[in-house]
Formats: sequence, C-alpha cells, structure tokens
Amino acid sequence: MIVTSRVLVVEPLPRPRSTRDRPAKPPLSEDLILDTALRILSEEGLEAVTMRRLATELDTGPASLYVYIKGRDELRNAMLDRVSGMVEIEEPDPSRWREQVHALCQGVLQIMEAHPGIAEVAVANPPTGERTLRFAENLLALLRAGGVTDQDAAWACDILPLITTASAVETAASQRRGVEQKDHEADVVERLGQAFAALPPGEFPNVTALASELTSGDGDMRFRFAIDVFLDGLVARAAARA
Amino acid sequence: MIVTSRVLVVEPLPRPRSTRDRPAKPPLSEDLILDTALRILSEEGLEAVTMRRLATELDTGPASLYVYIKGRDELRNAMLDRVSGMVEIEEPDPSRWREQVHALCQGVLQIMEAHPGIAEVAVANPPTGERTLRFAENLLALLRAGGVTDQDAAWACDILPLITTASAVETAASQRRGVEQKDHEADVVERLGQAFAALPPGEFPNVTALASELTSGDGDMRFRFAIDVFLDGLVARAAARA
DNA sequence: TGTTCGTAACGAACACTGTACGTCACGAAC
DNA sequence: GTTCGTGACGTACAGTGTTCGTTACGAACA
Repeated sequence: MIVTSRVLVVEPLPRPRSTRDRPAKPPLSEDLILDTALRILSEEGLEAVTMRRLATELDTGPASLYVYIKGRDELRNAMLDRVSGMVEIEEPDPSRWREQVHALCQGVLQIMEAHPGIAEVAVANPPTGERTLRFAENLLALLRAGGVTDQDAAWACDILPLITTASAVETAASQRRGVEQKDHEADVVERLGQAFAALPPGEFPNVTALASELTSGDGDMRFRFAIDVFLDGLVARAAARA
Repeated sequence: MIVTSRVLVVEPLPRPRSTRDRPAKPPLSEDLILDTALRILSEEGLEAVTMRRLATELDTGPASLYVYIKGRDELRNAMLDRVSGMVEIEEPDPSRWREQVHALCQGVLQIMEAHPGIAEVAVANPPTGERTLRFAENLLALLRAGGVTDQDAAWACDILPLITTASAVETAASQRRGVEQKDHEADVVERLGQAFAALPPGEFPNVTALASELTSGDGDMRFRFAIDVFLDGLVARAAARA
C-alpha cells in the first residue's frame, strides 16, 4: 500500500495528459507573439520582454520563437511598429493646424508612455514603416497648412518626432525611477529647486537666479512648451521669408 | 638530463614571475577603471563595455571592479559624467550669443559622436552632476544674453540638450548601421528619395511632393536646423512679449 | 489507405552577461 | 614580531540571446 502510493507519487505518469489536458494551446504565429510581447511590455516594461519570458508566456521554449522572429532586435522593431500604428491621424483643418500638431505629437507621447521602454527603441532606430509614413504625411499636411516652408516642413518632420520620442524616454525613465524611490515627485522637485538656489551665486549666477523657473512645470507642460517653441520658430521663419 | 628538462618544461615554475615579469600593473582605482572604460567605449562602442571585458582589460577579475563601482549602471553614469565634462564652455559674448549656443550644442554632439553609445545613456537618465550644472549655467547665460524670457530660458535649458542628445543617438545609430552595410550613405538616401517619390500620390500627396526636401541635407545640417528653429521660436516669443 | 516528407516545435546546449559570496595575501599598526 | 583589516580575487549563480540537431505531426502523394 505504502509502496504503491510512493510509486504513484514519485513516478510521473507515462502519458498523463491527453490532448485536452491543457486549454487547447493556440498555434504560434507572429501576431500572437507580438500580442503577448506588447502585453508584457505595457504591464512590466521593455526589460521584461525577453525571449525566454515571451516563450514561457506562450507555453513553449525560446527556440520556437525564432521560426517567426529573426531575433530580439527585430522583435523590438516589430513591437515599435505595432505601437506607432496606434496613433490617431488628424484630419487637417487649416484653422486648427497648430493644435492638431500638438494633438498628433501628444498622441505619440501618450502611446509611448503606455508602453514603457518602447521609446528607447524608437530613438535608437527611428522606424521607417508604412505607419510612420502615414504619420509623416499627416504632419507634413498640417505644417504646410500652417504656411511653413516646404524645406522647413520636411526637416521639421524629422525633428518633431525626435523631440517627442526623446521626451517619452525621459518621462518613462523618471516614472521608472519614481517607482523605485517612494518619494513623491513634488518633494524631489522641491529639493532640487532648493539645491539650485543654494549654489554659490558667484559661480552659478543664472542657475541660482532662475532656480524656481528651472524646476517649475510638469512633464506635460514642458513637452507642450518644446513643441510650441518649435512651431513658433517655424512660423517666424515663414514670415521672414515672405 | 632528459628528465630534468622535462620537469623544467612541463612543470610550471613555483614562482616563475618575479614582480617585474609584467609591466608593473598599476593598482586599481576608479579613475583607472573609467579611463579604460572610456577607451573601450570610443574604440568599440557601449556594447563592448561589459564588466568582464573591463576586468580583462585591467588584467583582473570582474569582482574586483565592484570595490570601486557599484554596478554597471553606475559605471555608465560615471562614464557619461566624464564625457559630458569634456565640452568646452563658451565665454558669453552677447553679440555672438546665437552662434555660441550653436557651438555649445555642437560641442556636445561631437563629444557624444566620439563616444558611440553614450548618448543612449544620456537620454535614458539625464545627468545631474556638477558638469551638467556648469553647462546649464553657460546655456542660461547665453540665452538671457539673447533676450530670451527667464521662464523660456529655463525650460529651453531642458529641451536643447534633449534635442542634442537625441540627435546624437540617431547619428550614432546610423553610423553603426553604416558600418554593417557597406553601402554608401548617399546611395541609401538616393533610394529613399526615389521610394518616397514612387508612393501613391493619392494617399501620400505631401510625401511625394516633398520627396527631395525630405531627403536633402546631412545630419549636421539637420541638427543645425533644429537648434536654429528652436532659437527662432525663443526670440519670436521674446519679441511678442515685449 | 498507406507511406513519405516537409516543416513547425522543441530540448539542450553554448557563449555570454551582471552580480554576490567566501577566501587569501599583503601591508600597516600595535 | 604578530595581528588584523581590507583590497583583490576565484568561483559560482542566475539569467540573457541564439543555434543546433532531433522529434512529431499533418498534409500531400502513391
């Protein structure tokens, strides 16, 4: 009796699972892989999206992924492409072009903040897929509607996403740091301002003088400022040319 | 005789190396570690700077590094601090303030391009060391000399480095990609322009129309453009306020 | 209907990574 | 002359991306 039970417990059953003992595991596919990768990304950040973790989540081994994905870098690029396809296009309305540019860029920013870590991928190798093209087309239409020079609009089409993704990286990093240290964001900013003000005024006259300005405003305000100043520059150049 | 020689050859001498058989290995120190780390960085990029590689280069084991450096992230931050300390400060001359801002930012860009990969560290966690403070002080002085509003100058002090480091990441990435594929840069741009022009004009009227503008100019021109437009925006806002 | 055959999936392994632990030897202080 | 603290180190652990050779399944063919 004892022996029997021991055998039953210790020795694994030869074929214990029929084809139905697990919930009808769906077959692998690039879409399925990307879906789960994006889920992990939005829940736990880019660092959590490893080949092994992804495989475990899909109830398989790492090697199986390489049938559909060339490697980690390609996976990340594919994830980025998916994410950047989520931004909503603005139907150009010349009277509102400025606000529309803001909305477009803020859309990108929000999507990237919802997928922490993906922005780093974007700055490292800016995507050149169809989605990105559609975004560029939209941005160009808005800028031209605002009277921006053709050459300026073309190059701005490069710089505005650059500012946006870089901002996304920073906010993502500060969020990540905010999770680590329990301190409230406001306290950190407060202390930073005091530290600026407490610097030797002889060596740092401007930093000490502008301590409060340097620490004022949250991420959204600063981002809006960045886009705003850039647009101001574009219209100023257009006006000067005319 | 034979036995003797065999013993001599096969058996390693008990203390074969006097203190002089290797070139007087200098003692470890944080400075020495950072120096060699920066050397590896500028020669082979950030990915090559691993704890083990660093230890090997210093003729020691990985564990020895942890006496002076808390970990990889702190190492990277320390490297970034060193690198960002290399930028030359501009003695403010109000009549040349604009060109000085350009020079300052381009200095950062060049330093980062000379240390491929360090820009990624900078965007992820913007440094807050004494060097950075000195840079901010310089930038603030120049902007205020240009008549920029205090609040605008303070926030611009955030955005201008952001644009700069993000640009550095992109150029570093394109350089890295340029090493991989033997193709000349011009050919790639050429093909990209043709691809833009060949898009369906119905869906992409602006991209097709501005195909040549979109692909014109090299990295330096585009970077200068970015800074220029931003400064234009700042002065326009200052003029509007007055 | 029975066999073959292509291929998706897999298990295991390789060459790495960053980091932690316990030990050893050397130099200074008592 | 002995002790003791500390920097350096060997080793090991857990985890990474990636590749190789092998299975097993399902469809196409005889």
